[in-house]
Amino acid sequence: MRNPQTKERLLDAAHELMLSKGYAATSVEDVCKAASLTKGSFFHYFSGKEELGRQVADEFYRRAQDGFGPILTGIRDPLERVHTYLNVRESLADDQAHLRCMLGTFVQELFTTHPHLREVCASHLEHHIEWIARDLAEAKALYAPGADWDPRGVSELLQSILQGAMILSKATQDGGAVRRGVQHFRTYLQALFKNEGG
Amino acid sequence: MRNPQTKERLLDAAHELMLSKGYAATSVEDVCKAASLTKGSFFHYFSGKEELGRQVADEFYRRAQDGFGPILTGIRDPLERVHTYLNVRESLADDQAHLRCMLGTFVQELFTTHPHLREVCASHLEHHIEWIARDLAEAKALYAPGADWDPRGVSELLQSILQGAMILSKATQDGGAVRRGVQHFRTYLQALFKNEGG
DNA sequence: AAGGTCATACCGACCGGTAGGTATGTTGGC
DNA sequence: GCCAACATACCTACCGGTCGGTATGACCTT
Repeated sequence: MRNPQTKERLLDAAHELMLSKGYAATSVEDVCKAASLTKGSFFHYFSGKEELGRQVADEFYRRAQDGFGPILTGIRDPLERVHTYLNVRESLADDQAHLRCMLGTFVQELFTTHPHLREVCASHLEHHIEWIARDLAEAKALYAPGADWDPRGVSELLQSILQGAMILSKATQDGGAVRRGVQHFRTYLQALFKNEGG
Repeated sequence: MRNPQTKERLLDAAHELMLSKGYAATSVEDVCKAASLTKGSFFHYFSGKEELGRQVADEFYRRAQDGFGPILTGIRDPLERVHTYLNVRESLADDQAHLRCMLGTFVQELFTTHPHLREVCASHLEHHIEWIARDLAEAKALYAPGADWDPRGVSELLQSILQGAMILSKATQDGGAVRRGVQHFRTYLQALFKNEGG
């Protein structure tokens, strides 16, 4: 490769554009222009726009995991890991760019027209839910073994809240909904761990 | 008007198509074809695609209110109204068409590219949140006057859950997330009304 | 009541722009 | 000299929107 960063520049540009404008509204020429390249170069690295979308979704998920992973792995207590995750999500609510989820956006926009992309995003979302669910399961085994709630269901609820709150945040153009959503979830968690009955 | 239903046929077709495919992926020719009309006719009734989008959003909200309103107005107890709302949302989770919200979809897809549509949808969402918030406020005054939670915040949480769960439902192509989300919210509500401290 | 007039409802060909994608280079390193 | 890494020009399809036209019914006139 003459320039090993070329493809990454394209991916970066696409990542940013698609996160803010969505998939359909982002043209490959926009991407090329933002990366200071031309279409010839683009189609050298990507077979087409859909392929780009797939890699952008993958990249988004990779970055998310790379962002959260290191912060949480150092923490011994599973419940504290969950709360740290919540704190991070809450603090990220100040940043416009972090009020958007590529996976949710793609699913919303493309679940009918691009079934393959839907599947990719669904798989990443599921992985993320499972990931938090493991900590919740551990925490439950430790602190509320008798309770009758399902860790995976609670993790799913958290993602629902986050996804929905990001939509509301897009609508009102401030991150308040996300912060309040996280706060409510914290309260709910407290209740789940307080009384064994769930 | 020679045929008083012409415009409604266009609106109906657009409503259905945009709910399933989104705004960008729905062309006005698609709409015309679905309504068995031609573009000439379309542009006789609508100044353009964005205008159509606005009216579709309005229509969606109107239908939603027309759907929920009559069911709830007959109920005296405010907390029972909220629970009935939850029951309806839960039962609607079986129907594919009701697992989608035009407002959330539009906001997600168009908040950058079509600020005006974003504003319209944001306003409708806000109205809906306010609407449930009033019942929650009444219920709180009745059953948990000392609690320190904010009815509007709880109503917002509910919409976050619903919006987010609809995204997850689109991803997994079944309504389970919505049902489970509603169930969790019910449990949370119970906690909010049980102990005064919130 | 017959005939003329006019606005409204609707049609369908067409236009300009843009999108995704291709074909054909050109350049530079191993 | 060959192949990867880019650039340029172009093709085709489609999309939003326009425009000239037609048909139909209401209303007016005599």
